[in-house]
Amino acid sequence: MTATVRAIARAAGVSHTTVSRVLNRSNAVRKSTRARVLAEVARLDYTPNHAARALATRRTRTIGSVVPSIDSSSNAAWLNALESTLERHGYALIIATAGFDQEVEARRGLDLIGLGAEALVVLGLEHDERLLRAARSREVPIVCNGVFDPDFPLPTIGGDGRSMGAVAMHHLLDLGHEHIALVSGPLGGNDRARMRLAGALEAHPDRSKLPHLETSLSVEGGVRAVRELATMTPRPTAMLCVSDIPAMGALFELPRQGLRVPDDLSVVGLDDFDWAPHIEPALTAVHTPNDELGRALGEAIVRHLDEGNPIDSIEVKAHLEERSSTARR
Amino acid sequence: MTATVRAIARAAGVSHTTVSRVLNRSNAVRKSTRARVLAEVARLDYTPNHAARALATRRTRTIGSVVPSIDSSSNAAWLNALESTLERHGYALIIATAGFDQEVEARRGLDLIGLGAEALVVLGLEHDERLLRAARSREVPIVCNGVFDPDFPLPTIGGDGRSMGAVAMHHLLDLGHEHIALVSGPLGGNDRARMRLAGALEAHPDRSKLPHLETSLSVEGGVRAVRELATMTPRPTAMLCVSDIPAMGALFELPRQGLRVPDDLSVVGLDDFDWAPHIEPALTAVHTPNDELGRALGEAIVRHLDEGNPIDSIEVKAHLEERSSTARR
DNA sequence: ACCGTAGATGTTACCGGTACCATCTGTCAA
DNA sequence: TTGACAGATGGTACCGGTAACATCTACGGT
Repeated sequence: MTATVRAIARAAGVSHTTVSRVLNRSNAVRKSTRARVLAEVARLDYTPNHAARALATRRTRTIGSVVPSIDSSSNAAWLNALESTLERHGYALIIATAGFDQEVEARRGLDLIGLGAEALVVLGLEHDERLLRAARSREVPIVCNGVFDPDFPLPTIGGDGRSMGAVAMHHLLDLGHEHIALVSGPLGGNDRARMRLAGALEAHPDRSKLPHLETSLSVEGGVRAVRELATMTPRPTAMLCVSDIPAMGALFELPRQGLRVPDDLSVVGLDDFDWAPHIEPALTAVHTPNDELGRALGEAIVRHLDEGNPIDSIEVKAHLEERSSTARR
Repeated sequence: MTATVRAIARAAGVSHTTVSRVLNRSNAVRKSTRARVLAEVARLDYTPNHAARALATRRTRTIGSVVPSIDSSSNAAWLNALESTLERHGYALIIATAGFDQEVEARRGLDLIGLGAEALVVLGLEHDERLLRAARSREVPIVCNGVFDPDFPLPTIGGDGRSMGAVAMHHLLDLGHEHIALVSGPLGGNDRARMRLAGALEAHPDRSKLPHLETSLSVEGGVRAVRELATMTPRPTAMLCVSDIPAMGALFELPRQGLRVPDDLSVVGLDDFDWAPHIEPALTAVHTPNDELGRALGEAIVRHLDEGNPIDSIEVKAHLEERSSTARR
């Protein structure tokens, strides 16, 4: 049996309301009374019952997030920053995973709303209508993370995938490359990957020179992509990886296929994970500041819930980190 | 205003108790009544209020976990598996981060208990006494993840760090290495790293031949460790990295220092992340099955909460994956 | 001395579920 | 026909907080 406000009240010889006042820093309590109450709180090892408080205040101070998987460098990074930002403001984060299945995402999002999430963070722009409706009717704001589109009906926070893809492509074009292989993970259910890819495609004057290798979003996927690429004629002179992860695999596998980077083939990635400057050769990549993203996300949500500020779309600028994996053709 | 059981009841012309019965699958409800209630539930878009239910049942169906950071390959992997396992059984996961500060860990753990966590997952064996006391008095089980010690007073689930370190060391000894650099991240607040290191140390007959390089737990840390190692005389003939992460940096930096792997220097890692078989040269590593670990963890907790089974310590066996980064001296 | 008022504290109701017990109805055996 | 009993449903209290309002006290101004 854990202590309750009423138990504390009895022990301190006051009413349970006074205990509640003390705990909520209301200043309308005499100093001596407050001290007596706090002493009992400590002695009885009291912790407020969150459920009861949530029921009474209609506030859970809980934020929900549905992601395909926690186990992916980019998600883990911003989730981490999001969690610590929220924590600083007294909010907790509940994470649910849904793979790349929109149907599952909707179910898990509804679960989170049922759990009392006061805001929902999801990835990308495409979401099940049922989830959107439920959130709207309950006035639970939904924030789309990892994308930027100020015209979208929901707030979006992130880098604009299209322009990221375009920046990478322009870099390769500037270096004189024409025939460029685009490498991505599975596009189904992943509109962010599709947007990055589209941005790259649109930036090139001739799409017929852009073979697309759809592989798995893993290091091994990059390895497989290179094996496929090695058989192509004419062989592309550059690879644009829509995520850094397969780019890592590519950098490992290219020399094994007798292809030197960047002499025979340039490689550019999107994300710029921490290993990118250290790998051999150092990977040229479009940097996404995931930490900053998680922080901005958390702060926008907190400002909305605590101060009523609307959540505006925020563009987190991505920029090219030019390193040694790309060279003039 | 969202719908409540009483609103449904009024609409369906029954008592709120009957609605509750329908929602909880109690079969003591006439078919026609149940149908009428369910129709109203759907029409009014009803979702149970989790806080109210938690208050009444004294069950939150929520599990808490305190980790140093979500953003680390190994944590993200088991957290991911843990979340999906819990979800399958109708439990939610709340993650809190605490860096490597035991004091912060305790505070965050207490927060989670206050939030109603029915069980707590923490990393390693060393924890603040206040947290342990609070959990004990509230009968919230604590599971120590990433370690195995059947004699420890709390259940532990994971690979035995000492034996992992020992396995890696024996492998190097078997290959004829004597002078071996041990590379780790910061040991403060990280008893798991200390155990792995201790296991390696104990397995070697002569500790004076085991210089210890304490660097940061990052790819860059591995790079720095190699730069330091390159200046040592006599130069070690092998590196044992207590985590794969700095091992990655080491494999990148060694050739830049003119050291060939494994000809001039063997490298072995602990963790065996997904890129290990693909990096050049493929990394010999002691494999920790993080997915399996998260699953086992989740299932043990669920079995305890749902069926009252005690949570026993589980050893998740680690084994050596011998690849190309190690060779006979 | 009296009143108004601010400050401190108490009383009661309510948030939205579930649990327990009471009540009502219909069926079947005696 | 009556009573026992099971099945269906309703009424009320309770979980542990907070909110709104009521009450009591002390003090300052006139």
